[in-house]
This record gives sequence, C-alpha cells and structure tokens, in this order.
Amino acid sequence: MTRISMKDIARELGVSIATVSLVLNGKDKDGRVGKEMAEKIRRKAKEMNYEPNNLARGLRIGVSNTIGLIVADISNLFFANLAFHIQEQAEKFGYSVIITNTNESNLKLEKMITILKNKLVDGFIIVPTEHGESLIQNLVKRNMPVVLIDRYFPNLNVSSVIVDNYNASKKALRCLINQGCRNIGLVIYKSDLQHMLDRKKGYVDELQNAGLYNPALIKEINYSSITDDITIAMESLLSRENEVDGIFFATNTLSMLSIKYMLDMNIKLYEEIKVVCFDKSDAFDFTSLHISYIQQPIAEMGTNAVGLLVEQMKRKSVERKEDEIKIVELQTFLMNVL
Amino acid sequence: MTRISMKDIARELGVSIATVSLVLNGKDKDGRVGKEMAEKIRRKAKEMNYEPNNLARGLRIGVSNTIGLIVADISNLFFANLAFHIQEQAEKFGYSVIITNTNESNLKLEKMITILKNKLVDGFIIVPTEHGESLIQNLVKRNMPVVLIDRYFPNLNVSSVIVDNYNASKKALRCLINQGCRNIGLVIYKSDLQHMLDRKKGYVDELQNAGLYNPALIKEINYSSITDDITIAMESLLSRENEVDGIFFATNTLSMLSIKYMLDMNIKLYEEIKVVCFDKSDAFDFTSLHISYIQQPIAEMGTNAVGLLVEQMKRKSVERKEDEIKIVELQTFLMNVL
DNA sequence: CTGAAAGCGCTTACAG
DNA sequence: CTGAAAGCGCTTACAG
Repeated sequence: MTRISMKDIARELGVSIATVSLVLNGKDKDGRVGKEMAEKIRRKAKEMNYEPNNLARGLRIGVSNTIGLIVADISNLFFANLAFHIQEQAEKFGYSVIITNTNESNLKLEKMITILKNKLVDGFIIVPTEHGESLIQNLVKRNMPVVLIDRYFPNLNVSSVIVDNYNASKKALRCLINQGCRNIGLVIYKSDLQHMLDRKKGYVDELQNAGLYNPALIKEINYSSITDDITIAMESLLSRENEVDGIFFATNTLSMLSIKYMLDMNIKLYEEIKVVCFDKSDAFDFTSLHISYIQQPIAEMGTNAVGLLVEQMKRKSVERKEDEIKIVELQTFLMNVL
Repeated sequence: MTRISMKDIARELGVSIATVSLVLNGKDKDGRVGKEMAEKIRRKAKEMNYEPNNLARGLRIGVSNTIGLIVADISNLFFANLAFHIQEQAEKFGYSVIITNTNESNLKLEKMITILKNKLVDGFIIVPTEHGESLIQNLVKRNMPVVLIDRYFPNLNVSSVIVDNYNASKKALRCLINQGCRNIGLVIYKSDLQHMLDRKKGYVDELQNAGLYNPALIKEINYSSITDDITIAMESLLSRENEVDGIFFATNTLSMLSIKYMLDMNIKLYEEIKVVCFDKSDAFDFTSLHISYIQQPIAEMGTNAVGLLVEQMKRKSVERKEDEIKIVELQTFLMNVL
C-alpha cells in the first residue's frame, strides 16, 4: 500500500495541489477557496484516507513539532515520571517528544544531541550529565531552544527548572535534629553537578548551625562503583564508634541500596537510626519502615520545562532577540511518615 | 545561525551537490569519486560543521530510521525498563526511538499511532490497550512493520514478544501450595487482554489440580477504580471466614497497593499470609518483607522486539511478501526470597 | 477564488 | 571520475 499524497487528491479532483494544501491546512476561510470546493476536497481527503507527511511539511517550513528529551536514566522512576509529565504537557501544545537516554555518560549525551538535531527537533529538554557544560553551551550558541531540568550549570545562560536543593537538605536535616539525632551521616554522589553541591551544602550548613557538624560522616559515592562504595560507606557509618543515629540520603538510588544494606544488617530503622531520603520510592508506602522523604514536584517541573521551551521556540520563529533566560526554582516537600 | 547544507559545501568547493552527497554517504569508494576530491570534501564538511538533515534524507529515500514505541504507562517501572532496553538495542541498529504513552486509553493509542505515522516512523513496537485490536489490524493492513510486546491478540497476525504467562502463574501457585497454603486468593485486573486471561487460567488450573480451587477467592479489579476496588477485594480476602493464607498478585501495581493495605492492617506477610507478585519492585529488596515474585526477562523482551521489527523493516524494503509472523514467548523466573 | 512555480535538503539514475 | 536534473511531499508568495 502506498501513501496518499496531496497530489493524488488534486489529480482525482482536477484541482491544483496548492488548493488542496490550503484547504487541508484550514486556510480556506478568509475567502481564499470556494466553499463547495473546500468541502469537496475535505470529503475526498477523508475518503482516500489521506494523512499528511510531516517530514515533508517539516522540511518545507523548517519546523518538526518535536521536542527532544534527554534524560540521565529512563529506568529511574524519577526520570520516568518526569518524562511522563513532560510528554503530557508537550502534547497539549501539539508537540511530540522523543525520549532518549544518556546513562550519565557525557559521550552519549553528545551522540544523542547530534542524532536529535539531525532529526530537526525544534528544541531540547535535557537532564545534563557531569561535565556536559560545553555541549549545552554549543546548543545555545547555535540558537537552539534548550531547557535544562533537574540539574543546571550556574555559569551557563540557559533556562532551567530545578528544585531548591539547598533548602530541601536543610529541611531534611532539621527534621532529623528535631527528632533527637546528634550524629547524622550523609550519603551522596561524588559529583561536581550543582544540585549535588547544593544538597551537600544544605547538610553542612544546617549541621553547623546546630553545632553538630562532623565531616567524617559525609560519604561520597562514585556512580561507577556504586555497590562497593555503598557497602564501604555504610560499614563506616554503622560502626560503633561513630554513634550515627540519623542518615540523609541525597538520591533515590542511594537510598534504596543503603536501606537494603541496613535491613540486611538487621538495623531497625527509626528506633536505631532515623533516615530521610531524597525522592519517594514505592517501598515507602510500606509504612512499617518509618522512612521520611523529600518529595519533588515532578509534574510541576515537567510543566514548567515545557512552558519555558515553548516560549523559546515561539520567540525564535518571531525572530525576537531578547534573551530571556529563566531559572525556575521549585520548592520540595518533606513527607514525614511518622 | 543557519544550518550548513550540502549545497553550501558544493558552492564553496566548486563541485556538484551530487558529488558531495556521494562522499558524505561513504559511496566514494568503488572509484566513484577521486581520492583527493573526497578528502577535500570531507575536510570542508568538518570545517564548516556540516550536519545532515535527516528530514530531507527521509523524505527522499522514504525511511526515517526511527521506531515508534507506544507503551501503556511510562511511569510504571516495568515499562520504563522495557523502554530503556528497547532503546539501547534499537540504537545498535541505527534507529532512534520515539516513546509515547497511552495511559491504557484506546483513544490515545489511536492518536499516538496517527501522530507517529505522520512523522514517518519506519515501524512500531506497541504495548496494546484493551480493545485496541482493530487499530493494530489497520496498521498491519497498511503494511506497517509492527511488533506487539507484553500483550498480544491471539487472533491477530502480528509478531509479538510475550512471556509465558500461563506457566508463570502456575509456578507462582505451586510455590504457595508447596509452602502449605490451602486458601489462595488472586488479585487481577478485570480485562479481556490475553495476558491477563492466561495469568488467570494458570491460577485456576493449578488450584484445580490440587483440589484447592475456590472461585470466591478471585478478585477482579477495574483499572479505573483501582484504589476502591482493591480495598474491597482485600477486605474480603482478609475476612476471617475465608481463611486465606496465600495471595497471588497478577501485576506490579496491584501488588504494591494490596501489600500496602495489608501492612496498614498489620498483617504479617509470610507468617500469616504468603504472597507472590508479578514483577519485582525495589521494595522487595527489603528482605524482611518475605515477598516472592515472578521476574520477567525485560532486557530479552526488548532485544527480541527490536530484532523482530528490524527484520520486518528490512523485508519490506526488499519487497518480499512472505508474512513471517513470529510469536516469541519467553520464560519467567520465580524469585523466592525465602 | 484558483493555479503555476519555486524551493526546503537530499539521493539517485543517467550522461558523459 | 564528475555533473545536470528529476523528484520525495509539502507550503507559499505571486499572478491572474
């Protein structure tokens, strides 16, 4: 079966392709095309099962109505949810979304950007990787609409949607302190990404305020050797001399692996050690575990990112030049299951 | 900044666009283009930062190197993982993947198919919705390469990748019976989709073999009123007169909600009621919960789906007509945490 | 109110 | 070994 094109409809009806195009794009009002003609064309199009070829349309008008979404790991529930909401929102504006994955690899980020650019996406929403700054920079230089999400580069002039990571950490720590914890550990990725630095700083500041800061209780995990590093970190935190009575986990993956370790060691959460995690896991619904967590407004993050991007894409086509960079910083919620 | 095209390179070098195209597509070997010329073109292309326009290429050769993946719910970890593996595998064959979501809605499935077709994806991998049979049928009629995954329609002539749901259920039930359960409940979606019917049949058959079948212990949940229905179902299963000592949950979402309910009710898993779930959740790593589960070979499912699809897409371009429909049925694993 | 024509960026026979 | 030309399906001034 071969696809029906405008040409086929035009031939069938003995009219020009131009007329068909006008009608099928709804530009027949304003008296551009006769009423009966328009009706005839529409009927024929439906009858022949016409479907527009968006590739051709895109080539001609230089727009694909597609957004490229690049996340760090689609199999992480946080990003999966983010993707979900971004897609829902994009659809409302008539955009489809191509989702791709970097697995936290800078190389892959570069590759994904190239692939997507060559498919002519109209803009990008990106969860950038560590050291991915220059790749983003390039995109911006070339006037590509871009919005960063979840993570951002403070030195880069790029619209971004993030949460207030610093205060999220502070909230988490205050919660632990209020519950009587005095020796509170931190499990976090070793990373230069700003959102990690912010989470760390929130931890440090809040503990220093309380006169409880002890740098030995900060455990930095390498993403590439995560299992081993967590074992080492937890062994240290759980050793008797540290007297740790609370731990803050800076990401959901770190939480899950560490809590599993603790349960395997028969540690009683809450009674022996209180914990706060970044992000929710399904597991926390099992209330018997007494796990508090920082909840990010995922839907809002997605909506905002799409909003900012759509704005940029419009602006570009109207050729305005004011570079309105916006950093949207959303607040998190401390969900206390106790 | 305006994109560099082949024309720009050709003009700059005083050669024809055709020559540039040949070189940049690696067709300059076989003595089609002079060695120095080819080198010059390649150097210039790099220097000018040329990047191919795949829209134009796709329009010309009728191929987009893009696969449309339609899942039922990207925020469900099972589908997120599936998407991840499909993408990894597709990339190996040079395809990018557009992921979209139906939210189990038939209407949305139709919309997504239309959108993707108009973007000229070369083929589809689809997790179909209930009653979505005719939509898939249409795609096949139009000679579109399609592979169904996770779910399939027995009456439809479409390649599909599924797991052996019937035997998965049987395994789960045997496990519960062997552990001494005598009154075993089933929590499953009310659905005509074959994979659900298979899971149900496995449950029924295995219990009948053991002389333990009791239809009153089957609870069918409506996707649209899931929370309420689960509450009602669990209340009934946990009521004293039923003496339920084991439950099989037919999907991951049903598992999570039901187990949460049980924990809220202070039911001791394993000691009071033993459970087996379909699919793993992060939560099960918390071994203290004693939850067994059926593990699906997600990566293998993804790999197989891409393989079947690529085969179809190739076949189509060579215009062969043997309709080689393949149903790949993979085996699951019963993961017993005890 | 409708049509002829150019062109988006590319590929592919066909000539030479 | 290289170029001129047609055409993929569409949109958009421009004529009339």
